[in-house]
Amino acid sequence: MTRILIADDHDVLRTGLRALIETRSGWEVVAEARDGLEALRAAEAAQPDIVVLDYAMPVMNGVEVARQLRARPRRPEILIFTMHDDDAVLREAVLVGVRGYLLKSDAQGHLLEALATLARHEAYISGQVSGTLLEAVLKPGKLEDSNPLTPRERTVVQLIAEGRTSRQICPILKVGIKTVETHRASAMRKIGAASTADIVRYAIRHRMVEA
Amino acid sequence: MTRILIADDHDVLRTGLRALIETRSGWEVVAEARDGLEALRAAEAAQPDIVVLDYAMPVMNGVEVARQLRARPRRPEILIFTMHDDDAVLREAVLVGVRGYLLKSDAQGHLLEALATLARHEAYISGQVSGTLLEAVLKPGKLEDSNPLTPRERTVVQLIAEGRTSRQICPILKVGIKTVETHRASAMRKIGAASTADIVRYAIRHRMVEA
DNA sequence: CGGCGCCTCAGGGTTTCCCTGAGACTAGAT
DNA sequence: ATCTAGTCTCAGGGAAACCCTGAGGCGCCG
Repeated sequence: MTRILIADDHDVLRTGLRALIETRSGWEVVAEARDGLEALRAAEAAQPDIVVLDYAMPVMNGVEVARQLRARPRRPEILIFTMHDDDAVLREAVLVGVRGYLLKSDAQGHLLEALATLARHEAYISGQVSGTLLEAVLKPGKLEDSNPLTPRERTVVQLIAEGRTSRQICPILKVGIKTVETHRASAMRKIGAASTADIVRYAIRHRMVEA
Repeated sequence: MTRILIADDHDVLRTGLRALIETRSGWEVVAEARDGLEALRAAEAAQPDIVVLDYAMPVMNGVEVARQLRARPRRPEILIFTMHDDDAVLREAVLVGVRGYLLKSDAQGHLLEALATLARHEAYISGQVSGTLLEAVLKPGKLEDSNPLTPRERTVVQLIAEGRTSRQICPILKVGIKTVETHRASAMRKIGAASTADIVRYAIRHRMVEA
């Protein structure tokens, strides 16, 4: 039996996950937790093989729990289970040794696959995560930098998020419009943005501008 | 049998809700939807008595769906099902005639109670909501809908804020790209937006999407 | 019935996007 | 001292998006 711990603050979601997992034999949900601290204690008591951690939990977020679990003698595999396709969270998670990353929107289809992969101690990353980011995250050892943008790129991103076009930005920075466009494009590549709207949401999430 | 429609973009959560509801006899989940537009179509086809709407759905948020359902001949009771205790959302919901408001953290304990209350056509509001707002909201005053956009414009704005271009939006709404561009332009004029970024910030401020 | 608002779409000029490539400058490593 | 890596700067150019104007159809309401 593969022993699983589920940590999520929403009862209904835990119920759904448990139901999904227990459709297969060989899998057993041995404990549940509704916040980060509970998850740590439950992991201590139940010694699960795999821990499914919601990212946005009260008290302690999923990645923080993962960080603490890392130090334990019998370290379980960890699946971070999150609402948003957020590169910063994925980055952070990979940095603390998490091998599983699943979007909630992807759960029904791929949870069992993810768990099976983790049971073999292989990495599972949700398919909907932007490919460029994944490459950037899985390949280079340059992960310490949680903010992937250069200073200039950050400035441009912020100006874009404030509602300015490249043509309006270039006189502010006293550079050519092509320069602004390059910074914009490379920033988009790094943060996995495919549109101006993605840039704006990124900037708001990172408190570079207010909504 | 009381017929229920569940709309939420997370499969696992729908599974959990369905499992919870079907523990009781007399309740039947007749349809599911994973975004706002699907919810509208499913409501048309399945004619449910109660519609459970996640607030933060793609394409069209829960309150927006409620607004459109209001105009239907056989209008179902609506339960808005949301993550956050947000006065603005509740206010908006009540304004469009929603009588049920349940926090996700409260679901396991009170979902059935909420559904039963709605089945009697009475209002159910989750416990943690501030009383003053409730009062202000439950007695019909001059709480006006301050949102100047038409339903179609709101949908387009949300889709834009989710990162989609006009070309990607038009097949979703099954209209020509010129139509989408017109809605986009008139929405921008109404809300005073001069760029895509302004649209996105507007959408986030009005909780049409999350950052 | 006659407006009025909403949804739908076309034409078309302008702008922006976004990819590729490339030179210069700095800093750190070999 | 040379090399490497990263950043900032900019150009060209095709594709796409933007945004304005105009306009027909539909439902609703006075």
